[in-house]
Amino acid sequence: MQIREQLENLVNDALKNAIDSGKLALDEMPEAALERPRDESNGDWASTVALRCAKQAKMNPRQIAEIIVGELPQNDLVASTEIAGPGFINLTLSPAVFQGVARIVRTEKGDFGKGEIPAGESFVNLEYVSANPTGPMHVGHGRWATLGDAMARVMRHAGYDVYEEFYINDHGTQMDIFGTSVAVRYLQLLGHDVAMPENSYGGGYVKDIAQGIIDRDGDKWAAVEEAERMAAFRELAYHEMLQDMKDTLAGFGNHFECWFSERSLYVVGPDGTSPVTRSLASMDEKGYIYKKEGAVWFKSTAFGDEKDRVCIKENGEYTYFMSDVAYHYDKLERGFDHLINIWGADHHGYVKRCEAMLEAWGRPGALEVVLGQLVNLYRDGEAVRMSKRTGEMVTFKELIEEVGVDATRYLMLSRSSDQPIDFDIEAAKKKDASNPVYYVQYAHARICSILRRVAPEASVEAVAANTMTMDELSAQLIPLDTDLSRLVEPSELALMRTMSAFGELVTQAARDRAPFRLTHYAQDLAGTFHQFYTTCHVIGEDAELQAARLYLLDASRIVLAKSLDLLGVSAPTEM
RNA sequence: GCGCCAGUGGCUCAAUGGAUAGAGCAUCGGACUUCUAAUCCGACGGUUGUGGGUUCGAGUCCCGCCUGGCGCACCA
Repeated sequence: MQIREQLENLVNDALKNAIDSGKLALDEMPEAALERPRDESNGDWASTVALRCAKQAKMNPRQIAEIIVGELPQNDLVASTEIAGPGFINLTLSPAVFQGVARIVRTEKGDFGKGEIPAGESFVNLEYVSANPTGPMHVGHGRWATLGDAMARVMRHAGYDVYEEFYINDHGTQMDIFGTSVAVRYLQLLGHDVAMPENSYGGGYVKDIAQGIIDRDGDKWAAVEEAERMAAFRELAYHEMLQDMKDTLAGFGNHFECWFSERSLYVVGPDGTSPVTRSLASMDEKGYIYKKEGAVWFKSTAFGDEKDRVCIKENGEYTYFMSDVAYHYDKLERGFDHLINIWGADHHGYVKRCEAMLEAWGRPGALEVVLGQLVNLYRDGEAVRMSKRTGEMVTFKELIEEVGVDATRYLMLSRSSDQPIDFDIEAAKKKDASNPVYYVQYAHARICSILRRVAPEASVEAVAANTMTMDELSAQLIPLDTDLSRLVEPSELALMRTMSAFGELVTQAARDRAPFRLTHYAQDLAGTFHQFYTTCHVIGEDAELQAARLYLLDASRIVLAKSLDLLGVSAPTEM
């Protein structure tokens, strides 16, 4: 049982005793109202129950607190209690409780802090990045790549079954424009006098693709019909861009269960239907589809949208929105309980109509859109323009190459997604105290360094050669049943106290879709460790103390590594 | 005009409605013959944009205003 639950039971028992004995006049049992005080001097846990029920009981909250404390049953959790401020009940736990946490960490290892999600909420489709395959990923996409990946990791640890998906917009006019752009560049490179059309893609990569075609095929495409050339180049360029994105994302550590093609929504199956026709028919059945001015409309205003939306244009073409209708319908058909989309804040105007379609199908709330604010790129304080036209933009791939995966991820995750990020390339490259990712990684490396000191040489070499993991090394060095009763120093207790908060933090970060909280936690834990490191020596202490501290070190290592892992950041064993 | 997001020390950010609003950077002052100084300790720094409201209690919730970002297509 979690510490919180055990404490809740204690407080509840005390309340019950107080009410039964008539010392407290309350109509109903209040909540135990436990929380972790921000300030350590206010104990390990605190209850605000006395403050909350003062009015109903018509008593001074401090008096109520005294009654509750007096009724607390005997237990071996709480070492001392204190009534503070207006009526807080502060509980300080016994060192044994925290020593127990360290023991759990080393027993559960990477599973420490795992949560369980109630059935029916568990199967989640998480769609993110979904960059158009008409150009390389830019830095903004990188934020979604980082956020989505971390969210998936955190949610999985919290007990969700997360299915990561990338939606490929490979259908529609943008693809044709892309094909045309490549075709024009191709002809220009061959010396033809053709101008780029108005809305074309002018980035340098388009020319690179065209040059690639020349290198392979020479001028053979100059002779074929324009439409055929466009179509051929479109497919070629599309696959090149898609592959580029797949490579970039794989190199960044992302993994998608599914790369979903928009085109597949239009493929008619043996039963004569497609996701497009099925989704439209399903809305029609419910009466939310109508015709007006030659177009087919979805009555999204029925669900609070500001205007109805066109599904099929007057000219018979499907809108992009229609694809999304079909896409979300398809997700439901695939059996997901819950759909999460990560979008840039510039798409927020699109949210309502998508929520509306889910409501039309009788699944209100099934779609959750996480809107993230955008990334502003700087170099030494100077804004870096990101324009596809001028070709001046920094692609995400270039950013990773210059800054590195770990620093990029950490910085992208270091603030709430509804906060814009000013990403300074030069600042991100700094390998000093101003870059928190190294602070955390350094704590991990320091621990590993101590463990190596007490390990047999053969094992140290095996770890260096990657034939042995740190977990295996520590299992060899530190017995699970080590006596931990010597761990009572403030910095030792602080370390274990911080570890004890991990599970709840993961649950909350998952619930709030806020993996950035893990960066704060990791920094907090690393800081607590660095403090311990300067206060407490490990090697050379008497045998029992050294053994207990090695145990504590290893538990810290495990939780640090897990925190970094949930962020997708590596935990180096030396730096 | 309407809508969404934000506004917290010089800078970057925290704070399930809880206590004296916390960290880091920067600045200044200390700590390496001892397990990695990419570290630690200390000092300086605040009317949480603004005016009301809700309550035992507001940075947090509600309303107005100010400032900034983004969006308001039969584009994708």
